[in-house]
Amino acid sequence: MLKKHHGLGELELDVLKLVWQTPGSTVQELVDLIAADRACARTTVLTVVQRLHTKGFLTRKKVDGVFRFWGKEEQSKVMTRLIGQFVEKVLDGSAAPFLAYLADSTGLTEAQANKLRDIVREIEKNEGRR
Amino acid sequence: MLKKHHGLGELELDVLKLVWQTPGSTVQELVDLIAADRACARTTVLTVVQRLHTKGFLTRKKVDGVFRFWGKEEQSKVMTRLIGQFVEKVLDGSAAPFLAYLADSTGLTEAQANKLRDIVREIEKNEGRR
DNA sequence: GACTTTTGACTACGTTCGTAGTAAATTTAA
DNA sequence: TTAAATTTACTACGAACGTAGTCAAAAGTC
Repeated sequence: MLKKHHGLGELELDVLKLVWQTPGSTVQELVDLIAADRACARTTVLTVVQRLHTKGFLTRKKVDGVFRFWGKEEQSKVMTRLIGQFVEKVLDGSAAPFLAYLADSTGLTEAQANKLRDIVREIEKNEGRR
Repeated sequence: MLKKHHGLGELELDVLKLVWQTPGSTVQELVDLIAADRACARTTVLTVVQRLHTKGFLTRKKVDGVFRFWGKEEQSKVMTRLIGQFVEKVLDGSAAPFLAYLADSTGLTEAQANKLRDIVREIEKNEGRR
């Protein structure tokens, strides 16, 4: 339920991920891929792809009369930027809330959670003099 | 540059944080507080506060003819939810990229970063059978 | 009590994004 | 080559959010 913290909408991000997964896809291929997850019209995907292209997230090239798309930057780079922006804008640059989240979230062993809690304490000490 | 992934806009989140910082604030007090960071009209803050109230993030009470506002949930609870949504929607449910980012980002000591990297490796092993 | 200031409700506009229709261009098939 | 199908461009609309004006109610002042 969060908004505008990186310039990518939800559908835009989903489509971008698909392009990373399947570089050189055509719009039609992306439509088919996304149809597996959510129902949306072909033109919707097309519009989103065009917007991603306009925003500079995608590169395209016409092959046999049809556009094929590639991510302009590699996924890890974009994701790192998104995470950084999230940490900055939502968490105010502090890692502690995220680690606290991890320590509390399921899927961690007690040992892992304890390790994390230790690190949280250390970090909070450091961030005290931020 | 990210958008809509939690139902809170940037200004909304900023105002919400101020209310957490200064529980029982009036709109005027919030206007003064936010003026330190960004220039925006009184009515802008008012509108955002009203929206936050409508959305159920804020509680209010009229004291001496003036509304005072409190966060409905405690900050850590909301933040945890925001982080969870970010991990879910942006990172596809995997915390590992986030940890990797933190381990690489500045502000951590080498020892802390190493500890984190250890935990990342363990978590990634677990997530392998997701 | 009339005037000024403060406060809050209501309305509105621009932008971004999800959504999608329609039409134009291009490719393919008959 | 002419019709059918595919692909792309253009346009549009609603919701959410940042932004802010107007106006009325309420409180304080002289």
